[in-house]
Amino acid sequence: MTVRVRIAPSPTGNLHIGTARTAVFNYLFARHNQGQFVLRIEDTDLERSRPEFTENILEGLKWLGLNWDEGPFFQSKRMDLYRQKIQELLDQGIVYRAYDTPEELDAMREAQKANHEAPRYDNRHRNLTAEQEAAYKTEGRKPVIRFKIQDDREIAWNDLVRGQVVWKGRDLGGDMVIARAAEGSDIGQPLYNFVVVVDDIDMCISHVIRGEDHISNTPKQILLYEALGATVPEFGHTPLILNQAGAKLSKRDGVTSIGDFQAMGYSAEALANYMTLLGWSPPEGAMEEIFSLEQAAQHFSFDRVNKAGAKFGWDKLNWINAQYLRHLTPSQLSAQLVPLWQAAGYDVPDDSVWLEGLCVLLGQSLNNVKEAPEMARTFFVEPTYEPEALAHLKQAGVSAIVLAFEQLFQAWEQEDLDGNWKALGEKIQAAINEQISVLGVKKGLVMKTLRMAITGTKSGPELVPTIALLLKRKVVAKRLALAGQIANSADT
RNA sequence: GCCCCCAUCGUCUAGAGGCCUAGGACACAUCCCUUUCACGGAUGCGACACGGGUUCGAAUCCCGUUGGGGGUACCA
Repeated sequence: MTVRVRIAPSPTGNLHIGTARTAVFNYLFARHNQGQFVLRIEDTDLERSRPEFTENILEGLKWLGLNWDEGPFFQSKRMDLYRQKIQELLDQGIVYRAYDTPEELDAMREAQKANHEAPRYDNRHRNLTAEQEAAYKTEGRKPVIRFKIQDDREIAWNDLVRGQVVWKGRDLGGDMVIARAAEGSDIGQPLYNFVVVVDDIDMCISHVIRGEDHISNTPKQILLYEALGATVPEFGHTPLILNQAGAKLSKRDGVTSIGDFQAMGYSAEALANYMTLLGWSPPEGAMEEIFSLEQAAQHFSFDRVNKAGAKFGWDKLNWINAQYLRHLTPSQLSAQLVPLWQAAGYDVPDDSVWLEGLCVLLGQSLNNVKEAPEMARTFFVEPTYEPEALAHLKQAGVSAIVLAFEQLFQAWEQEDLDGNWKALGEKIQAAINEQISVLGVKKGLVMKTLRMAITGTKSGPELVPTIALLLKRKVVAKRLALAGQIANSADT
């Protein structure tokens, strides 16, 4: 059997992480089975659907690497098909027109509620006589189309993640509306539960994989498959992504759209990796927790998809993101960081060797690319001295250290500093060791002094490579001279 | 209210009756590495919701309780 799955987002908001995770599972399942992954935009609700959301959804899926094989198909362009199918069902007497007003339906539900009954349509218009219908029509009532659901029907399916699920017809809320109200004998706007089934049949979808929040739609849709004379596909209802309180993650929980994560500096690979881990786990021993979509696809199956919902958590996402950053080559990292540095207004030299050297240095402690501008500040901008640095520089004996290194590095900066980073680093280290014995001071004091004098701060990346990088830019002597002035100002 | 689903460390999870003194990852703590902050390494803390069965044996199977979630539209 050919596997064909689909992701069917509704463009009533930006691409949500829940939708994206459903897309991930669909994608992985399709790839694992050499099947097709179809994208369908469910924009039947004209009032709530917006083109910019469609755009956002498409962009987000592409960014995550969830490339679809067919589509996007737009339901708004397929209305004729849906109406034709409804007409067929109308002709067969499987669906019918119901003339209830919203007020009548409200009143009915209120009464049921008061009676501690489940709100449901009581099918009161299922068997209207021609006279009754005519009377409602002359009254000017606009009918909806309802699909007959027998109370005594039992609907069961073998869910890909949940196993056997059984539903009773009477718990489905009565005959279901499949098209909105419309004038006289027109067919109004077709509704979700109906169009989904028509499309999934038309697009030959073999496995319907969606969030658990759709589970109660499934029995209704199975009935529709039967009514339309189609084969019922497999269904798999994945667990939901939950917020910290354990409820379904919604827009109100802050950052939930894929574009937000992108803007926060997360990499697509890391986010996809994290989403995959929310509800699925690789077979034991198959691979570590860091993996690509392609690797996950090799091992993916619904046997290993959890039933319980998973709470979204930043800690692990941050960790995964950092892992990806650490696995980047210097040139890959450079390609990501340079634009950010330029955007921060830094004067970035056109020197790939230097830039990659900087990336190697910063990459080991970078958890998110957004940290790069601040972390790299001292390599592009003259330092401002922190109070602690000022206090340190003004200590007795510090100025001698600063002066010694100023003279030393000034000489170096006159020369060519060719050779690799390792050699330069060793040269710096040797010079530091020599000065320690010449000046007769402790190593800690020298290192601390150099860091504060050259960068103005007490913490930062490894000092020796930092000096090496800055020597290449010929700013070390200058900075030491400035620090020397600060140190001397204390003596007078 | 009614219907449905779910239940292992704080979080994500492994676990398909004996391999479980319940494994891993994140987070947290301590130590090591280190001039610093990180990174990395090591160690530690830490869970089978509860109650009944079934069985020689249950985290695993059954029932109930509790708790949580989803749904209950002329939205998707």
